[in-house]
Amino acid sequence: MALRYALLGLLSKEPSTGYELAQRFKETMTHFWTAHHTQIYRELGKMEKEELVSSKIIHQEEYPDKKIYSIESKGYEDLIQWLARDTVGQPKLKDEQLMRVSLFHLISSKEAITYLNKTKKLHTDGLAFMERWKRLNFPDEKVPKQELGEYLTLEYGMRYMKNWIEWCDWAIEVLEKFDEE
Amino acid sequence: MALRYALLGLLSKEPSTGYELAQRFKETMTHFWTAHHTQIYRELGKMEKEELVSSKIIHQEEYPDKKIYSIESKGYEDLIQWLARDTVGQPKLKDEQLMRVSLFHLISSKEAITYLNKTKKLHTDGLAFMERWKRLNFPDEKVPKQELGEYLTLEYGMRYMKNWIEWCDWAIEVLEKFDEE
DNA sequence: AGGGCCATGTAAGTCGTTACATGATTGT
DNA sequence: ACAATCATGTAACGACTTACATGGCCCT
Repeated sequence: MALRYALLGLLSKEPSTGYELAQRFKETMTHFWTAHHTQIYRELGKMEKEELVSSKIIHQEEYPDKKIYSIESKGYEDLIQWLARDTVGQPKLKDEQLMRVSLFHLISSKEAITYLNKTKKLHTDGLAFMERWKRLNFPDEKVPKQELGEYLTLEYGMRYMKNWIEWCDWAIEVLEKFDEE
Repeated sequence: MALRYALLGLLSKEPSTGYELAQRFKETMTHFWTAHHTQIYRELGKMEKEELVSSKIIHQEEYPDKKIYSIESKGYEDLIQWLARDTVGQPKLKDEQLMRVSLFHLISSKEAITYLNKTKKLHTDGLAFMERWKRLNFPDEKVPKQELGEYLTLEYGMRYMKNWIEWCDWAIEVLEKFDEE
């Protein structure tokens, strides 16, 4: 159900097409969620049937037609209710890279270090992307209420990446020492 | 496919029943993965059909019968192959708590702070659990090769939790300042 | 008396991924 | 020439969750 509320949350700021939502998703939510465009279109269709959102088709000459979705009062109420219901459960992680790390007893330290360096690079890239985004969107650290959530989660994302990178350095050191013995 | 390799990884250390695997999973992998017992039983069944694992039924008088699974050579080969294939992709997060944080523009700062304190508690509990586990399993920081992956991922888990807690404190401060204006 | 541990699973439903399909325009 | 952007979707499959089912033992 989280995807549904992510979409309603985005639509609470402004009406968008499915395509635009997929983009906004990528820009503002990669720090804590991912979704394919196929999933987004499906969920929008379902929500329209349930009358949480409505759509209008816009004719375009040069480009394909587009379908702009808007949030309806019922959708807004659902969203607020979901936020209020405190079903805050234990944090659940899913990290395939760490899955591989947990199997390091099966490979050599050298291979393990190579692997860690690769994932470190990916997290460094991720951090760079977020820092660029922050410079563009919050240059003077001034945050309007509308963007409060984005500001807070973006900071989380950056800390998450830094934490990974630091852990990687630590793990590589451990492996190097391990090899000496 | 990751669950499959998690199970093969656990079985590479010692044969276990589905029930035991679910427990070992909870103890040693909560830091980066979760799985329900129903999922584990199903995956074991599939792997048995594909001859990656084999099982033996043990009769018990007082307790229900149990089915002990062991890894087969084909399963071991698959596991090593998966580890070697470097399909290391961009890190993908899914965090429902942050999903709610991203919607903070819809509620009051007071409600937001209450929410953050609740999730902070959960992460503090998580950290305490991991620290206890570390004291029990790695009391003198001595790590046999067999437990290398567990040691590295456990450290990651603890850093992850600390990072969350620190971010929470930061976010609460931001919200308090936000309210004053 | 009620909950937790032991131990295994089925069934139904939702969520997520991958492959396929269409087709014009703009940039390298 | 080729890839990317705009724009929308269907179909099939795989992963994950939730509810249900069984049944005895042990502890408080």
